[in-house]
Amino acid sequence: MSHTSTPTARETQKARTRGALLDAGLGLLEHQSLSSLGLREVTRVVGVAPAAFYRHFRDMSDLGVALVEESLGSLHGVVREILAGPADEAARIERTVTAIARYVREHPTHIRFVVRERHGGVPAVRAAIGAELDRFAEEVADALAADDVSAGWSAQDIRMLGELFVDHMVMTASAFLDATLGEGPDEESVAHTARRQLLLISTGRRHWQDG
Amino acid sequence: MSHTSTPTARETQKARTRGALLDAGLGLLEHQSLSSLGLREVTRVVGVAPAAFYRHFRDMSDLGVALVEESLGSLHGVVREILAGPADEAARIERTVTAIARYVREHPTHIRFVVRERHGGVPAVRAAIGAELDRFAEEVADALAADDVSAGWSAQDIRMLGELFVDHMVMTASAFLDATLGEGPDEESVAHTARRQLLLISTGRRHWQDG
DNA sequence: TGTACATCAGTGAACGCGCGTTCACTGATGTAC
DNA sequence: TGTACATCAGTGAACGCGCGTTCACTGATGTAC
Repeated sequence: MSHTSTPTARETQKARTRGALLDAGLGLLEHQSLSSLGLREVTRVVGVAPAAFYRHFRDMSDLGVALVEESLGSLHGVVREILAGPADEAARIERTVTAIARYVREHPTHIRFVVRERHGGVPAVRAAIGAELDRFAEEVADALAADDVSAGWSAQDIRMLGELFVDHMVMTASAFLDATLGEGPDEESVAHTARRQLLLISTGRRHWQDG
Repeated sequence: MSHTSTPTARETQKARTRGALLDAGLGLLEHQSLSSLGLREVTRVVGVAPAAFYRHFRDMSDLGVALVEESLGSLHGVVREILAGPADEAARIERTVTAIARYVREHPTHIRFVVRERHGGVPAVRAAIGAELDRFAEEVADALAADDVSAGWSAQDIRMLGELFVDHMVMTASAFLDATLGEGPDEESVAHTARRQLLLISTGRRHWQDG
């Protein structure tokens, strides 16, 4: 079976075209949203006939869902990287800000897509992003549960904390992206604000029992 | 001058049509984003000829900016209401969650529009929303600066705190909206999570100096 | 290795459709005297 | 109050255009023997 061993030349070529469609789509989404992106626009950039699109995706919403997997796959790496290092508060804050900054520098189109379509007009894409970010929140919550400061916390509160961190992460990535493009404050400001906000949340966490 | 005294019948009628176009647009934006909303769609709902649109707006982006003013005008009222009451921490948290819940119940289309277009594909609209939310953050920061717990805080950190609260407010409103539509957790869960998150941030704020 | 047949990614032409924009117009409303 | 003229919100027809989708096709690649 070619599907489980070495791909045939035909399969390789098909995958290449599919990848080109995804890349073209992501590129075009830098200045518009998915619901206004046209099938012909995408095929024109790739250099294939419009009808070729249907060999790879049912419609633009289908391509969008594939882009979610690609984009959040790369962000997932960032999450794992942040959680993997030492759990020391200050180190984790620094690692978070650094990793997000690098992620935005390396994958600006990914984060742009996610932020834009997270509340966008295409239901299937919105659902896919929401589900994946939920999984991130749980992963973060699981890691935080292991910290000493989490003693005495309810599972629900730890989960809430995970959501807060994930939301903050997406927000910060979006702010870094705006900075890159000259909109809003510069990168150093964004990094500074993000660090202070994470410190504020961490401080709240440390004193939670008193609340 | 009719523009500074009683409006003429003609002006009244024009304003009525303009309002109908805005209402129709907002209604249609419940299930799509601005960049894919058509001029003819809007005029069809209102029951006027497509060309009539140009008597009121240059294009859809122009209508979008008008919708930002309308939508964030109503949210501004919520911000003022929250800041106006007693500055006591617990009371303010409760007031915040209650006011946001009511706002979403009364203006679901407003918050949906703001959340969707905040990072959407129409630059002028994105800029208008960003500028207005910045103003909210400053207003909140000014109010927080007056609290006892803000003694010793830098202006920059207070500003950061204002942004955090405004972002949290928008996020919570969006979560309430999803709850209304049966997506994600129910209203009581959203309210509970929002309260705990605000408590966490407030706790961090109370112990800031230790950080 | 060679041959005959099957597969299927990509083609290119065609289609009907709804779009945004223009234009000269109409007729109700407003204004000047 | 009445008349003559100006204004202008909304009309409706027309336009050229690019869209998504369909279809029978081609020809390179894969498979069976």
